[in-house]
Amino acid sequence: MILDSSELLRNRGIKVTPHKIAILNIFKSHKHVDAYQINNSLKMDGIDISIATIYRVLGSFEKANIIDKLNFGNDQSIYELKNVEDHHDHLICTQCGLVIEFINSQIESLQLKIADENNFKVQSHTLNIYGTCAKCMNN
Amino acid sequence: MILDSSELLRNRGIKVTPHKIAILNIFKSHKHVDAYQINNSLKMDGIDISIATIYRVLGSFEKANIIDKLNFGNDQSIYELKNVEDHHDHLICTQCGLVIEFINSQIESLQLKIADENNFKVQSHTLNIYGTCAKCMNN
DNA sequence: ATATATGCAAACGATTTGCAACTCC
DNA sequence: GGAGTTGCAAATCGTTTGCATATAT
Repeated sequence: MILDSSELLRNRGIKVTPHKIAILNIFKSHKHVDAYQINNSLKMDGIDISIATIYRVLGSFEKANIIDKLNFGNDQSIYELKNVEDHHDHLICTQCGLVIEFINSQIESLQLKIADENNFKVQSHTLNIYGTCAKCMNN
Repeated sequence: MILDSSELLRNRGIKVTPHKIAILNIFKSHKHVDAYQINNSLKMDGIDISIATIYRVLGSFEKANIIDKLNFGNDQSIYELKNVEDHHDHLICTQCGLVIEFINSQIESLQLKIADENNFKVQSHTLNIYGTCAKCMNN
């Protein structure tokens, strides 16, 4: 069952506004974005939301478990929609910025085993593989 | 064979100065530190190096493959000595900041396999497992 | 002697915040 | 009507840089 954006927000106890819907909808076409990319993308649709508001909204979405904040090895935060069922990791092309998601259950269970051996209770994890994608390899 | 700090720097083509030696020596007692921790730690030893210089030196060490710059999910960079032979990953306690290093060759080879399946040439990777350490679990 | 290193203060980029005006229910 | 939202500008935090001075080889 797919929820529309306002329904999703309401379900998470977030007050619905046009700005928040616009920001949430960005993730339908952009899997991995930073705050300024959201700002620019909305501007191209004639929607101008101040960067302060974008950060505030992203913060509230993150707290409500709607999105995840990621870091791809540089100075800004990247956001992606959170999918409750799967945890995926990322291949990141350091030349063109391409991001490929992957899921690997063997790695997941090895991580749990390692954590267990260290008496460590896992909350989350991030696995980023940096390198060169096929396309950039031919340039 | 263990090199002393000045010898190591000279071997990497870095001009030796007391400041650089002091900063490099920090890593003998601190495995994972940020720039301000280095600054404070040196101050307690009566050595006052401007934060600008610390960043410049860390940058040159990183370029010379002496240290790695890491991110543990927050806004500042963490530095650790680079060990050429092993690549290790990190368990990070989100309560007390404890960092445990681990090496797992199965995960390493799974990563290579995944990259391969995506026609991706791996340069580096980071695997961070966030959670609660044994000590914090009992609090 | 010359290239490099350093400190200081100012500049920077990403993010956050105070405050007054506004909008949703 | 009142709580939550927004824009603006200023503040903040980590990090970098320009420049004049000091130091290593």
